[in-house]
Amino acid sequence: MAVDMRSAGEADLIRPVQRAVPLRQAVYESMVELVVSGRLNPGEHLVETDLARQLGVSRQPVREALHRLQAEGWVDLRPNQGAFVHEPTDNEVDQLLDARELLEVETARLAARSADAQAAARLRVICHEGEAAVKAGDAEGFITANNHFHAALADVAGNAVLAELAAIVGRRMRWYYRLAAPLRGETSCAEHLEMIDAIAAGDEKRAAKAARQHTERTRVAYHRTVQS
Amino acid sequence: MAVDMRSAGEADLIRPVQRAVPLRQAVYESMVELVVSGRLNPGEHLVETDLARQLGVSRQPVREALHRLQAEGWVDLRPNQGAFVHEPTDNEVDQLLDARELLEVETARLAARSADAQAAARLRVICHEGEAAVKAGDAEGFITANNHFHAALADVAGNAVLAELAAIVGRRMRWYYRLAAPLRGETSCAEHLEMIDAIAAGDEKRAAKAARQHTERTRVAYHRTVQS
DNA sequence: CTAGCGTATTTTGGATACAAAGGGCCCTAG
DNA sequence: CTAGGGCCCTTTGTATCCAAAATACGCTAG
Repeated sequence: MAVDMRSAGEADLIRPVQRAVPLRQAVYESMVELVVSGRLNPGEHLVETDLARQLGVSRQPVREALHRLQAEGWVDLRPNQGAFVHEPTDNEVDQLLDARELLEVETARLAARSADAQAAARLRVICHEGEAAVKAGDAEGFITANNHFHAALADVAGNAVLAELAAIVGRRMRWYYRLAAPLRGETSCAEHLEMIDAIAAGDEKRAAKAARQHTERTRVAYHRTVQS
Repeated sequence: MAVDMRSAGEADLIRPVQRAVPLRQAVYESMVELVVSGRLNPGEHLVETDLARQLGVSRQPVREALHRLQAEGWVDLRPNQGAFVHEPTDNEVDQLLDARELLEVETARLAARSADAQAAARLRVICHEGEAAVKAGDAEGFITANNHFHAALADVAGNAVLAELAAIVGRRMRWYYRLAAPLRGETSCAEHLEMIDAIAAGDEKRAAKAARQHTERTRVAYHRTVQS
């Protein structure tokens, strides 16, 4: 959370202090942070009034943020009962990974089809940002870069719908990423680079295979993590 | 739209007239209807105040409905400018069909894997409902049954994430369905039955092939429709 | 002592009121 | 006549307020 939004609108500089994002956006981000960081426990009942007071805003933006959070699977909204932090299950992460594999393999294939040196270069840059975050021990930064990479990949593939579906899955994965990802940041980046090489070469089969392997290894890493 | 929501809470029977759904749900459904039916034109600017007045509710439920509509791709929400009815493109329908094919084929495969006579029977019932709607010339009923079928299929497959992604794609497809679906209701049902048979037999390959064909024929039908 | 009902409190759902940002229009100056 | 600037109006974003629903607790009767 960190930011106290009450001060966001107050002028301490000459220029008219434009608050770039709407409040509900800030609230949304804060709440994702709260959930992902584990400060809100799964199953916990989120009371709008309390959240509003804690964040220093009215209930209105909180409500809108909660609706968005529901749409993205962070919370479950029960009519007349309010929001409950979503309780992730082992089953769910496997299903997410299945979906991710399906989307990712296809995306990689499409990306390879429209092979483009410039696009590959862009992907490499993002990939290296992830590596840098790993080296700096910045887990959150790595996850961000990771999502960036997958989004950029979808962009290269040129299918906005696939990109969006991948983004939905990706957002939900964040929850689990926090468990497994930090452990394999470096290998993950290496796998991304292999995908990029295949795509740059326009080799659909190799790209698909690399994507499949990448997802599969993520799955293995996750299961190893939760076991221990 | 048809329903005037103001009267929804009034008692005309002895039992306490429970309004089953929240207002925002009703507003959401009305607005989907308005968009799909073409009474709201693509690109049109939706003013919250006007919608609220026309539907006989306050701005609050309208706002929440608009947010949900955005999440589902019906409208585009520009900050500080409000909602605009999404403008569909030919490209987009192809991307949707690509995504649908990907999801549907995998779903059919999974469903076949967990073959189950009871599940197949359930699917057949839904399928026949669709046929009945076609025979009655009820286009909207067919589309509903159609979505029902795909949802049930995803349910049989046992992957809730895939089911949800398929539902997202399905909702967006509704827009285009209205153009193409009525023309091929009967053949569509026949294709569904072929999928069901394959699934009941536990034949993954045949189920996948049937799903692929089904999507492909939908695509052809759509393109034929928009050309003319 | 237990089960069932009724009430009271809590919390959400919806409405209204207010502030701020954006866009369009008119007016003026070059 | 055209380009630039400023004002006004429209529309969204946020806050507060009221009503309705759900749950939890306590009381009473069997």
